[in-house]
Amino acid sequence: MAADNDTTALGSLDSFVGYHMRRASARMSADFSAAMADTGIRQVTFGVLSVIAANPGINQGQIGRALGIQRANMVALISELTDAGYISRTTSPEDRRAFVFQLTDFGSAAVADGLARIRRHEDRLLCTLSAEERDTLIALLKRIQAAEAE
Amino acid sequence: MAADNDTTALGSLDSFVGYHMRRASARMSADFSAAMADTGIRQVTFGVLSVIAANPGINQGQIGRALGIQRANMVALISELTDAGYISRTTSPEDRRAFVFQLTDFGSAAVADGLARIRRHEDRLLCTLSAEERDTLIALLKRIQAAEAE
DNA sequence: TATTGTTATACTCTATAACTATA
DNA sequence: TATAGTTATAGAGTATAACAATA
Repeated sequence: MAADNDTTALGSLDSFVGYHMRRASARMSADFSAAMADTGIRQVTFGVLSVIAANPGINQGQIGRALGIQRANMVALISELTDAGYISRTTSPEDRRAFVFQLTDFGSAAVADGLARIRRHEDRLLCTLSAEERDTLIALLKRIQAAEAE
Repeated sequence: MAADNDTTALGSLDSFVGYHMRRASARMSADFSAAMADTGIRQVTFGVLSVIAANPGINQGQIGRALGIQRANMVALISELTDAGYISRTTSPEDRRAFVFQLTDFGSAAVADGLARIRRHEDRLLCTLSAEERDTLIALLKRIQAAEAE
C-alpha cells in the first residue's frame, strides 16, 4: 500500500530547491500572519512601511521598485496604509506628478511593534538554526534573488 | 533625495529571513513558469505528478497530505491532470470511496521532460551556488518546513 | 462517527493594458 | 516622449464550510 502522510515519498521533487523553497516560504508566510494577527499588517504592507521608515520622503514608484511591486498594485497598498493612518502622503515639491511619504507617529509605533512581533516569530520558527546558519540562509537567498534574468 | 531602484535601503526588512525567502521564492516561481512555458504544467501540478510517479496507486488524500494541498483543492488539480491525459484514475479495490492514480505513458514522458527542464532551470538560476551550498540550502529549507507549529 | 472525494465560494496576491497629468 | 500615479480587470493560489458515499 502507498505510504501515508509526511512519510510519502516526494520523488524527484525532493532534490529541487524550488519545491522546498515554496513550502518553506508558505510556512513562514502563514506564521507571519499569525504573528501579526489583529494588527491588520501583512508581509507586503510591512515591507512598504519599512522602506518608508528607512527612506523618508521616498515616492511610490521608488518603493515599488525596491520591493518588486508593480506600480498598479502600489495604489491600493498606499491608500490602505494612508487610510489606516500609518503614513502621510504629500505632493513632491520637486515633481508634481509624484507623492512622497513619511511615517506618522502612529505608523512609527506600528513599525516598532511589528518589528518586535516579527523578531519573535522568526526566533520561534528558526530556533533550530544557529545564528551563522541564519546568516548563511539569508546570503544564499539574496544571491538567488539577484540572479540574472534568463 | 531618496535612493533609487535596487540601491534603496530596505530598513529592518533586510535582516529578516522571511522577506528574502518571499522574494527568492517568487523569483524561482517565475523562472519555473518560464522554463515550463507551453507545457501547461505548473509547480503544483508537477508536484502531484512527481508524487504519483514515486507512489503508484496512491490516492488523492495521500497526495494532498504529502504536498500540503487541501482536499478541496486537489479535485481541480486531479481533473486537470486526468483531462490532459497525464494520469489515470481508478476506484481503489480496497476502499470504494477512494481513487487511486497511475501515470500514463504520456504522463511519464511529461515528467521526464519536466525533470530535464527543471534541472536546467535550477542549474541556470543557481549557477552561483556550489553543490554544497545547494545542499545546505535545501537542508535549511527542510528544517523550516518541518518546524513545530506554534 | 470518521474519512474520501466533491461543490461552492471567497479572499489574497500578482500581472497586464490603457488612461491622465506632469516632466 | 518618458515617467508618476491610476483604473479596471483577470488569473493564479489557497482557505473554509457543507454535502454524499463509504468505512
